[in-house]
Amino acid sequence: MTSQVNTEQRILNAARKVFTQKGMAAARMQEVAEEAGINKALLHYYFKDKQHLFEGVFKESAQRQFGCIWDSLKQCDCLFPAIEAFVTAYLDRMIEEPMLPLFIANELNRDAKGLADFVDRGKESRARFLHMVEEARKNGEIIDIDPRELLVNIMALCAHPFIAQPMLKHIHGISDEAFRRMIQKRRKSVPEFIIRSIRA
Amino acid sequence: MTSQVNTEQRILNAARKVFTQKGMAAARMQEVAEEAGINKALLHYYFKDKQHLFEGVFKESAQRQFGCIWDSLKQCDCLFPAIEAFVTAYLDRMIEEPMLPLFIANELNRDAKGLADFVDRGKESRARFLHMVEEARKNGEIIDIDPRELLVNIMALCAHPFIAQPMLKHIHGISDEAFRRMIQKRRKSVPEFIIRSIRA
DNA sequence: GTCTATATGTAGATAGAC
DNA sequence: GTCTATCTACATATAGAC
Repeated sequence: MTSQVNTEQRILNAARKVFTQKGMAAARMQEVAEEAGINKALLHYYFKDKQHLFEGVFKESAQRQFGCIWDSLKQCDCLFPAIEAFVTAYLDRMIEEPMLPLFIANELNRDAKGLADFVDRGKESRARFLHMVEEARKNGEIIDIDPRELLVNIMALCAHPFIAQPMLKHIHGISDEAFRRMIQKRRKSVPEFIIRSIRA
Repeated sequence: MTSQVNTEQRILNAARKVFTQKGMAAARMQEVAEEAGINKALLHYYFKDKQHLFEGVFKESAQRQFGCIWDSLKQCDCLFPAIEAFVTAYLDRMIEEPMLPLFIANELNRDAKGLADFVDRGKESRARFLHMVEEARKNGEIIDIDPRELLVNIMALCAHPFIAQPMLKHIHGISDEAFRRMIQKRRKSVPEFIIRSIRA
């Protein structure tokens, strides 16, 4: 009863680090324990088994993170500012946790069970966004484009640099620091890129 | 000496299927064997261990596939047709092997050793493409944009739908067949999207 | 709550017959 | 070349002392 809250949080942080780096299958409970400064047995005291630990991480990390991103749309009424807000929110979050997009893509692919909860988290915001696109199209502000396709394109431009990070670093021969600068530039350039392509 | 060539190829095909679906860590030799219609021992007869089998798949599948994509640029002298050729080649290849982008992103992230060979495969074509962008910019055909950033955007728009496939299917509630139709549409819409955003 | 020690399961790899 | 049977290693998970 002394520090169980801290310990649980330390475990979650450690597990998040190891899971996102190695993925569920390659992650080792031993490594999580070491990272958290405890031993394996204690992991099982706090989390029944690996699957439960994984779900704890997934809920805490992925769900909360992406919730904030979708929430960034709530204050926006116009489409173009909404796109800017969404992109910057996305990139700012991901720069804190660069392995998250790949991790999530992987685990959603591996096991669709946790998908429903996770995806539904931003449901209303997503619907609102699609509706804004539809309106902008009717008003003649943007060209004729499928709203869902636009959303796919936006998420692609945000997420892919993180997913392809090792390839990019090697191709362009850049360091971690240079990668961060590139992402910083994209906070401006990606919204510009998108808006140029849809503006009527 | 009877059918060893066929068997080796059957193993590679089976391994490619299992590895791309499950990823290296979660893939099971047992499952590869069953998929190939043989037993585990025979896998080790043809491929010393799991790592060697993996490298066989990676070389055959990933390297050859992406080679063709980069080669699609070779016949093009102008930027816009080059973009169209690259995007259609990319999507046409990936529709045959939808799990490949996620698989490659994963394994490059997990183990950077195989990266050098793989990435260098399209080196000249990539350099040529970047040069074409540079020229188009000087000629005032396109806006002022970092060629490498443009390339990142193009690859993002091509690869990401496949990487986020499970999420997209759930969000939009679409089937495998509808997903394929969406990709078909993107063969036209993605080049348009890109060209609209960079045309001067 | 935290530890050491151990049990259990499973996957990769080998030996050896055919 | 292909199989059956087995060995070895290791990761998850549990038992039980403190």
